[in-house]
Amino acid sequence: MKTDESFFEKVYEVARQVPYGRVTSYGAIAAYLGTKMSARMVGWAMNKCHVHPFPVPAHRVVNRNGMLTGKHHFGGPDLMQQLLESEGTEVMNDQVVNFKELFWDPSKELSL
DNA sequence: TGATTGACCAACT
DNA sequence: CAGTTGGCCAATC
Repeated sequence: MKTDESFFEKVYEVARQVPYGRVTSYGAIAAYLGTKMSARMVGWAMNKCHVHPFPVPAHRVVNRNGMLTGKHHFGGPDLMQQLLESEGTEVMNDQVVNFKELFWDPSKELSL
């Protein structure tokens, strides 16, 4: 009980702040939350995102290469790509096109 | 309680 | 240049 302050709660909160048609990386969220956070923790938290009552736009969170590494965890190997394309984000070869332009860094946007 | 894993990242060989 | 290893910290077995 009383574990709603878990670290992934923060991860989901940041992920939820990602604008439409934008993407971010695990490391960016980790860096925004703090040095005690590592990219693995973010990815691990995303794995448990299904336990949340609200939909976490985990499809907007990719690795630092812009590659859809966790697409298999969406319930389908192509579901993540479909979601991104549905938002206007181009995805090619399991990789976000123009990732550099679509990259949304919370430590820059939120902390600004 | 100890060992393993995890949707990563970066460096080393 | 590509494959392997270490490290990060927390949760699960």
